[in-house]
Amino acid sequence: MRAAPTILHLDMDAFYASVEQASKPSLRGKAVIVGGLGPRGVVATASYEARRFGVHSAMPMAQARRRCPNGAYLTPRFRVYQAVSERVMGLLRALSPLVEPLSLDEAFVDLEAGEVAFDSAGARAAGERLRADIMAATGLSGSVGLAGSKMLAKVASEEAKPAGLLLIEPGTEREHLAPMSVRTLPGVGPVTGEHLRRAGITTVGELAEAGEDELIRMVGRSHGLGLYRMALGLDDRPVVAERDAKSVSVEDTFDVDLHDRVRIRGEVQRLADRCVGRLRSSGHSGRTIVLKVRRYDFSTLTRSETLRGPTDDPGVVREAAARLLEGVDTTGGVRLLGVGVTGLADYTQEDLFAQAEAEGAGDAIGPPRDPAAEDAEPSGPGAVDVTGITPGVAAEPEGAEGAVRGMEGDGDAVPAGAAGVAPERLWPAGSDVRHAVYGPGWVQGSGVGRVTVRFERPGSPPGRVRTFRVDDPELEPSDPLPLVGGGGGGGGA
DNA sequence: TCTGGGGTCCTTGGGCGT
DNA sequence: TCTGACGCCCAAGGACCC
Repeated sequence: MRAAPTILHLDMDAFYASVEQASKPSLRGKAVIVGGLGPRGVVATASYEARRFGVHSAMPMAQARRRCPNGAYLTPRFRVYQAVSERVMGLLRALSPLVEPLSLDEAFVDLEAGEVAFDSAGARAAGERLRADIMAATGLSGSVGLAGSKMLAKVASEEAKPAGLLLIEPGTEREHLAPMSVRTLPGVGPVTGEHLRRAGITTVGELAEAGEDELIRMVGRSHGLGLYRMALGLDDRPVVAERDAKSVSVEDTFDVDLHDRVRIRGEVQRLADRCVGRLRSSGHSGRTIVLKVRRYDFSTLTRSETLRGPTDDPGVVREAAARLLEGVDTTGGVRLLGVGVTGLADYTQEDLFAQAEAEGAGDAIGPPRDPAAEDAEPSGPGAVDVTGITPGVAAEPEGAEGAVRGMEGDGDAVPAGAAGVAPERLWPAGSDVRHAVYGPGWVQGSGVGRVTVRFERPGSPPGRVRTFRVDDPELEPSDPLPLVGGGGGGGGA
């Protein structure tokens, strides 16, 4: 805990949904929900307009649709969010060398290390400037929390939402926190929250009064100590710029439970390959292979195997995953499969041998890993793919016009992702397209052989909607456009 | 009503070498 | 040779976060 509130926490407001509203003028001021659109999808982000209907993150998509039937439902476009995020992180790094990203839309900044603020006035000025710079560069709003520790800066930005700034003066931490719900504290989720509630503890003040020993007794030593310190406003964790990844994993939830053992084996192999693709592109190898299985009843089990040395060989990971699967009973069906690798190392065992040999020959430098070859393979059913093109997710007509409905049908829409159907072009809701005549636009919905496109761009007024056949040769997927001006506001990645 | 994907960290319990 | 304490590694599960 430091004497001046010079730790800044930035939290972009409803990030994915805000990016979509900035990209698509017709959605501004409307309820926008971004997430998986498949039958088992959940909400990733809801715009503030959608939140008024009770829609929130992690809510099953089906429930969101019931609460907000007229919202715009879009699949995530991670490449765009990534590009916008990089722009924002660049602004943070201009403030200080000590920037700790927590996710695409959140980060801590140590303002003192950047010598931009040493007291409350300086910190507040830096925070306001940052918010203005982010708005100018991306057209998006972020909320800023300032305090003498990471935990309090995060609490402050949460309180400042949306589009605000809050500074907690050192010395006022305990009184500030006391009336707040224990759920405000990072690390207190539904389970711990309920645990504490049953013990009569609902506020941070009550947590502090309970005392260290009592909390340790209730939730265990590590967690109890941490909770007590947080309740007192104590947190001396530094802002850490570089964090090494500890594991890499991929998983798919299937639209329908898998029963066929052969199919399950095949999916595990596919996941193993994708996982290795990720592992390699991050420049890592790993020693422990983990198989994750979520069964029909949502019970989840993991099986792991530790190898003699680290590997990034797809064959080795595939075989290990297959061995682990053999020990798992899948009768009844599985809804999710995952493959992960932990115990990461920078080099494989083979590299070490190669390095030893090279050193013997007078070359002391180990071979660099090839950072290329991110998994280009399409994701499985229900998976969200970074390209935004999501096989297996049926995009459907959305929005007020419902332009697709009422047209003569081509029979029922083919169930997306069904095995053995002729490859039909898929138009995920929200994805970017370009028409030879009408220019750039985005998919508002598709189905019954038709795709509805709204032609507008970030700087334009709300555009018009037109409907085409899904196989219209003049219509094709395209790269996203920059959010602000022509200059790299975030598109184009 | 039905629960994503990618992570981190902690706890518990067993095996094993010293 | 047997036994207990200790520390470490590994496996599995669970809570939590965005």
